[in-house]
Amino acid sequence: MTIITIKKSITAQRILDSAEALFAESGYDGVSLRHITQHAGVELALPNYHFGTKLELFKRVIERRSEILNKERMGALTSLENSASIDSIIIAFTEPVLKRTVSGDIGWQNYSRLVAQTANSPRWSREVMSHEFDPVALEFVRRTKMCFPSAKDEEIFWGFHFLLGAMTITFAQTGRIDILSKELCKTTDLVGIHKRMVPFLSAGFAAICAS
Amino acid sequence: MTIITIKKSITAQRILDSAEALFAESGYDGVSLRHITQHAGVELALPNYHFGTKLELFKRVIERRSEILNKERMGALTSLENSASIDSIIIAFTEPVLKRTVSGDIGWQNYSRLVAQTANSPRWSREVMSHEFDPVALEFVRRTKMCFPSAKDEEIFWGFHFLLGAMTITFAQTGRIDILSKELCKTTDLVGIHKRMVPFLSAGFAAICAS
DNA sequence: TATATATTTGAACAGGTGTTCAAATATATA
DNA sequence: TATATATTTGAACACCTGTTCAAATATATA
Repeated sequence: MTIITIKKSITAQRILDSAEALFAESGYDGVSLRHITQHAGVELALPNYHFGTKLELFKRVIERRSEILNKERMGALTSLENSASIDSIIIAFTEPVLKRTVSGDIGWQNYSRLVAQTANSPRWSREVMSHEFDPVALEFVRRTKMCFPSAKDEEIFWGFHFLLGAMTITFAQTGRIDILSKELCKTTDLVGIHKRMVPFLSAGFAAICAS
Repeated sequence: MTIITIKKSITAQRILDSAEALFAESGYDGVSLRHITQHAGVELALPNYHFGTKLELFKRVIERRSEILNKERMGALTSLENSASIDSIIIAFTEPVLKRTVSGDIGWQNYSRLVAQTANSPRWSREVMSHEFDPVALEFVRRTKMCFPSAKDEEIFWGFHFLLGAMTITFAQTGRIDILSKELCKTTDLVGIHKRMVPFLSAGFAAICAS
């Protein structure tokens, strides 16, 4: 019983890992099932056997790690004190993805890059991203409201929108800012970025949410 | 002479317009030349005649409007007074794209969405986006440095990075925030967004750049 | 009107696409 | 060991892909 589970997950996970890496690099339409199976070293028909269609495989790639991420984010947000600062709320939201991407795990790095470009695609942002990430996003908004009791909901949602943009472009790790800054800034220095991102976003929230 | 120029640009522009709309919806690999030519109502071989390969067509789509945008942005930035506030610098950078996207011109709306998803794609962000937009980005950084003379260059580049993320997700107009906020926020309400985005980002810059 | 140039047409090319399926093999259960 | 189930194989399916090109047509120049 355990053996077949392990055996099955070996092939299935190899496919998921390869799909994740290649989708992150070239997007859904830029990758074929033949690219994926060749990269994973398995037969062409196996993705269909384990996951169904290419679209179902793509969705499974996204949700595999979002389950882990959301569980931890939700836990961090709900265990905050009622008087939690906006800084700590932002950190509770960003820390789970930050620490995994920083850890050097290539799988999480690919996943972050994949989510980043998926979030800004009209084709996927509503169908896939909303479905995966909206519950925890609403919890973020709820906690932020407790920070700024006099702020209108509208302002907090827009604040979250800007936060999401900054986060997205950061974890996309495109390396563009490296070139622009003549290597003064490093896309891979996520800890250094986080140290600036939290105060930047906190001040932004305060500016539009304080009465 | 004028007649052939007009005649040529009619077909060429129809191809560019269709390519722009379809690339914005589904990305470079999600669109075929047959989709584009069918949408434009022209023969399959014509994109090759007017622009060369599919890749060259894509680059031409991006640069067609970036030329206009950059000229205006550069003008707005360089004509600022030396004592210009961070608010006015941000506005100088964002206004040219804002006003065109808001105007209702479907071409500019498609272009904004296309640029948004191109910016977060590893495949395009360095090769295409850097080439098109870095000169004006450096001018933005130069002006911002005059606002915060004691700030390190690094901080200003990171501020620009966060600004770019917020701008990108905004002009992507994916509609995700509409669903999340139960239609309290409208992706299409760019003027309302801009009213929040400028103070949000200004406060963010001040937070990390003030000594 | 005759000539040169610009543009459009329609078809073809070699190769890649997601998906399917019966047959073969491996693994688990009894 | 014999039987049932899970997985893998290798080939085939109909269709879509970017690119090319000689021939036809339209337009500009003299």
